Amino acid sequence: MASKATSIDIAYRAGVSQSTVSRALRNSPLVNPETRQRIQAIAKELNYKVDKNASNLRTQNSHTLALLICEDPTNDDSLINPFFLSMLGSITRATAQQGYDLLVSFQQLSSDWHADYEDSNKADGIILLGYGDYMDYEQKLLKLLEQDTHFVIWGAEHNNKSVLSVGCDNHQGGVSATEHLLSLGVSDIAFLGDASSHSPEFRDRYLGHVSAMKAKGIKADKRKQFDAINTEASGFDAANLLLDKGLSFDGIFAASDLIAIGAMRALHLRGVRVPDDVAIVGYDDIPVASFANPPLTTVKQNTRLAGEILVDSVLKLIRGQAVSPQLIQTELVVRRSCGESDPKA
Amino acid sequence: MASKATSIDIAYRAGVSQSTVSRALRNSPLVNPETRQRIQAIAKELNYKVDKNASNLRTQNSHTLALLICEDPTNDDSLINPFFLSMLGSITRATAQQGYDLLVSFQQLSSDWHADYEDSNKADGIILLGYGDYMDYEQKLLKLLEQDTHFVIWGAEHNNKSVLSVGCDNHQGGVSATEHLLSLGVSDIAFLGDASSHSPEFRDRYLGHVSAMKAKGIKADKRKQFDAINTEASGFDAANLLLDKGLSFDGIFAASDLIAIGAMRALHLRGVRVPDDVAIVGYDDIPVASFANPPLTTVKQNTRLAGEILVDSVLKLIRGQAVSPQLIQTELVVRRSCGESDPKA
DNA sequence: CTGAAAGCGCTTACAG
DNA sequence: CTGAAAGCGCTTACAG
Repeated sequence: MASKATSIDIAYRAGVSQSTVSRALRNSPLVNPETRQRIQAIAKELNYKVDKNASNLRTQNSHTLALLICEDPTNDDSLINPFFLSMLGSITRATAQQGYDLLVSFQQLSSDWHADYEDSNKADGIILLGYGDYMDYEQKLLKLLEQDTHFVIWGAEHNNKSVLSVGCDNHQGGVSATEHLLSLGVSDIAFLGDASSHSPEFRDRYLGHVSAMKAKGIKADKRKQFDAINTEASGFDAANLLLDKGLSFDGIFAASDLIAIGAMRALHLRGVRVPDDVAIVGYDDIPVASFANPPLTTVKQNTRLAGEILVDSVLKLIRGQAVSPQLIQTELVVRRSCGESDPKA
Repeated sequence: MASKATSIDIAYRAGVSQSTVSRALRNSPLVNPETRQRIQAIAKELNYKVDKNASNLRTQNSHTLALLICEDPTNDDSLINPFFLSMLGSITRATAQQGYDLLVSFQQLSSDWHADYEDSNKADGIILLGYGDYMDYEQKLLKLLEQDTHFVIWGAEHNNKSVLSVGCDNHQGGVSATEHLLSLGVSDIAFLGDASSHSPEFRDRYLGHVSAMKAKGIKADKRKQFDAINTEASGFDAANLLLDKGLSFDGIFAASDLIAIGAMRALHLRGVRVPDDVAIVGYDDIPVASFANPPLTTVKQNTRLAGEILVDSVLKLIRGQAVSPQLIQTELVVRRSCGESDPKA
């Protein structure tokens, strides 16, 4: 293969110095317009592209962001959390819009921490997805902080104020899900999802649920909270456990859509009808939610906006601009899993 | 922030030359084991990471692959083809396993062709997903070929033998879907999906369908093929069109799961029961398929294997090893959308 | 407006 | 086994 053209080749053909070629190609005002045009024409003809390794080495930045997604190790390998997938899409788009490239990496909790992208100058900053569990990641985050790495983390606000987070308002989301159920006369509500500090996002949703109940003078029954991680299988198991306990309930608030869908499968198998016998609300509004049977009412996280804010935040960090944690509002998407609702309610 | 440590800093502390540091860090046998250990200890202490821009510039390769996903422009922005998402996951994994990084980019058909990753030395090779429509992409592919870019394309085998493709055997998939329906006594089958040369993958599935019918002495009825692109909405529309025509049918072979799910929604709304009145088979086995109601029988594309082969193929191309187009076998996943099947059938 | 020159941080032949 | 030196292909002060 013909070896790639360099700026020197172009300089030779254009009869100018290599410095001038570099300037012309970067649209420097320091170069004669005619010369610039001639150089750019030659560059195009030779299909010349600036060598990123060389220019990045010289300028000491990469115009590249890295996205690290931590997979829940209990997930089937082929089944990545659909919510993350949707985030990935929006982050990719937002990154491209800003003229940056995106390096993507899936990590297992157990595996080596690959976050040396920035140390090795392959990326100017990092976005972390799925690193919500402080207990497990605290150490790694502190290390990043220590190294002055530019990073943003998706999720709840971090105890350590130096960690920049962007996330949806999980408490508010929990409130609106529960208020919706309550408005339909459903008040004996089970919560499916881990409510411990290991899952700060789920926990905040639970807390929102509890406070919405409290606002109506109802005390949430702790026995009706069942741990579940973000998988269909886990939701299936949790619902079965709930059923086995023989506790009464006329509504379920699932901490995620996947949990809700698993729960609906369990209910269906046990002859419990949704929404006739039990109303159910999910969380995330993943694409599957609208295809569920019945279509799932859920708390939507605006992934498009989230991606934009995440990218915008790292970029600000990189440029040394002021940044603060962002909380994105959620939106209730009403479908049929809670029965016919009065639109005026 | 303390500026990053370089190999010179390490050399200084270790009392050796920078060349020796470089050798030690790359585990060159040319370096005294004790010296190596000392150097590596210092590197670790300083949290030193080799500057990729510098080493890539020097070695002229990036140890990075680029993945270009072409989105169907008709799709909702937030709703990326779930099959591609699943591929993305497996490609990411396979890439990491080979010690490469992955640059991901979503492109619109209309947008500028960003494929200069390799030209700019940001990537050593490119994987193309969603560039199946020859009519639209032919020119771009030829350009890549002309520039000696290392790339693999997902999909049907290309007319141009120089284009390396990896794909599932769509014809065989079509055959097995139809054979399954036939084995259940369903033989009046409608096909939902574009069967033109614009969708070579769908077309091959259709051709497989036709030949399976023919093998049983049945001529596929052309009037019962309805165009649809790979979206739920398009499947919904196609099924309605089919219903409107008033043609008889007791089975549907949908060219994708999304189409099948849209079709099932249309059938449900019109009071047609699945599988009682109509049996339906989809294609892809996307995660949603098992959550559909009823769970969808479908032709599974092995995305994990596909990702591995795709990555393996570009890597071979990069290394100058022999490569040839690969065809991956599909697998029928029987669920309930075709009714109870006799496992011995 | 242009050119000569330094230097980004590595890797690797070359000489010892 | 080790060091001095060249060079990967750029960008950008510096001098004109």
